[in-house]
This record gives sequence, C-alpha cells and structure tokens, in this order.
Amino acid sequence: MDIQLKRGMLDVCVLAAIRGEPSYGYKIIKDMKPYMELSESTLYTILKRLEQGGLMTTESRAHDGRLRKYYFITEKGRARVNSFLAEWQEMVRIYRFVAGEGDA
Amino acid sequence: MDIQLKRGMLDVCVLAAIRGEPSYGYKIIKDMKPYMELSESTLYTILKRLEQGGLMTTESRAHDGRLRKYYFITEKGRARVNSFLAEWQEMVRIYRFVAGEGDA
DNA sequence: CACGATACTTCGTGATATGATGTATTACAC
DNA sequence: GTGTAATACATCATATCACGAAGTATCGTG
Repeated sequence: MDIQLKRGMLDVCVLAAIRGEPSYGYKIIKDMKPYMELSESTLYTILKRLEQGGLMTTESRAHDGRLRKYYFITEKGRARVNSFLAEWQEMVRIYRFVAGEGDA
Repeated sequence: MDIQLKRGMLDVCVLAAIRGEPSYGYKIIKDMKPYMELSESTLYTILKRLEQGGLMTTESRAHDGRLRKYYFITEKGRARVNSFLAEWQEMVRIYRFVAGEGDA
C-alpha cells in the first residue's frame, strides 16, 4: 500500500496493537501483518517516538533467558487513538470528494 | 487535521480538484479549502511533483494581463485517483482494527 | 497612492519511513 | 554438533515531503 497513505495510520495502529494487553516489538509486527506490513526498523523508530511522547511506557522482562521489552499504552496513548477516530470522519469527507460523491 | 493523516490524501485531492475541468493554483487552494487547508508553498510543491510524474500537464494562459498556469489531468493522473479509491478499502480495514471492530 | 486580493516561485527546515547492518539467543533439523 | 531459521532489539544514513518565510508582480478599489 502507498507509503504516504500509511503514514497517518502507523502510530495509531501500533497503539491499537498494545491496547488490549501489553506487547513487544516482534509480536506487534506479527499482529499487525494482516492489516499493515512494516519492517523492524520502522517499528522500533515508532516505538521510541511514542515512548518519548508519553504515549507508551516500557518494561523489560526476561523470557527464555532473553530480554523482551514490553510496551504499555498510557492514557495519553488512548487519547491519541480517540482523536484519530474523530479525525477519521474528516477523512471520509475527503474520500467522498475524491470519489466524486460530493458532500453527501 | 493531523499532518501525517493528510499526506496520503494531498496528491489525490489536488488531482480530484482538476478532474472535472482544468484549474490553476490559486483556485485549487480555494476549491479545496472546505475539505482540506493547504498553503501555497505546499500546493506548488505538489503541482510540480505531479507534473514531473506525468500526472498533469500545464499550459500558461493570459488572464487580465497576468499569466495563469492551468493544470490538466492526464490518464496517468486518473489512474492514480482510481488506485487510491481501491486502496481506500484497505484503509477502512485498518480503521476498523484501530476502532476495535475487528475484521467485520 | 496605498492596500488587499490575485498569482506564482524558491529556499531552508524538520519530521519521518525504510533498507542495511549489527548483535545475541533459542529451537530444530540433518 | 553444526548449521540455519526464528526470535528480539538497536542504530545509521538516506530520500521524501509538508510547510513557513520571503520574494516578485499585477489588478481593483477606496
């Protein structure tokens, strides 16, 4: 899918992936795969950005001798998802314009 | 509205604005205003990109002693709009994931 | 004649997605 | 027991792109 189109969805998609229960990088990629493909470098860049912005917190836990970095969504993160859902209505209006359906 | 969210719509929105009849920069901004705000620098950057990509052609016409640069959509431009409309279905699927509506 | 609207252009900047590359462990097949 | 794929995370360089700022020039109106 078109990169530009993806951009606005990436952050909220990652937030949605950890909304139910905390998750970690590798799993997030697999969970999102049916909806959107993204590379590891992309994901970890996003995770860092969201953490720095206070939309997530992290906690490293041992698992099979390896460290897994778990990401937890914050209230700010949930608010971000909600404002996306609100903005989606605007997106639909724009879509209708492009589709030639006018305002209706 | 969120800049990242806008990104994927900008190009096709401009194409949609000249789809019916050829138009020029200043008018495109005014026509798009109800749907999406964009500055002159942004628009002209987009117009140049779309022209260089063969999605539009241009023709300068005199109007009241001033030159107006009219933009015409090409077949490639129309194809770009159509592929956006197809990709929108994917966007809706992602939206539903974020909205917590699952696959349905 | 001053000022706002019309009309287009260029430059610099900051944000960002991604490929390439690297490190380290576990699980499994041969 | 060795190679190979899967798991798991991190960093860097690069290219794309929206946008503010600033500039140029004409027209209409008070």
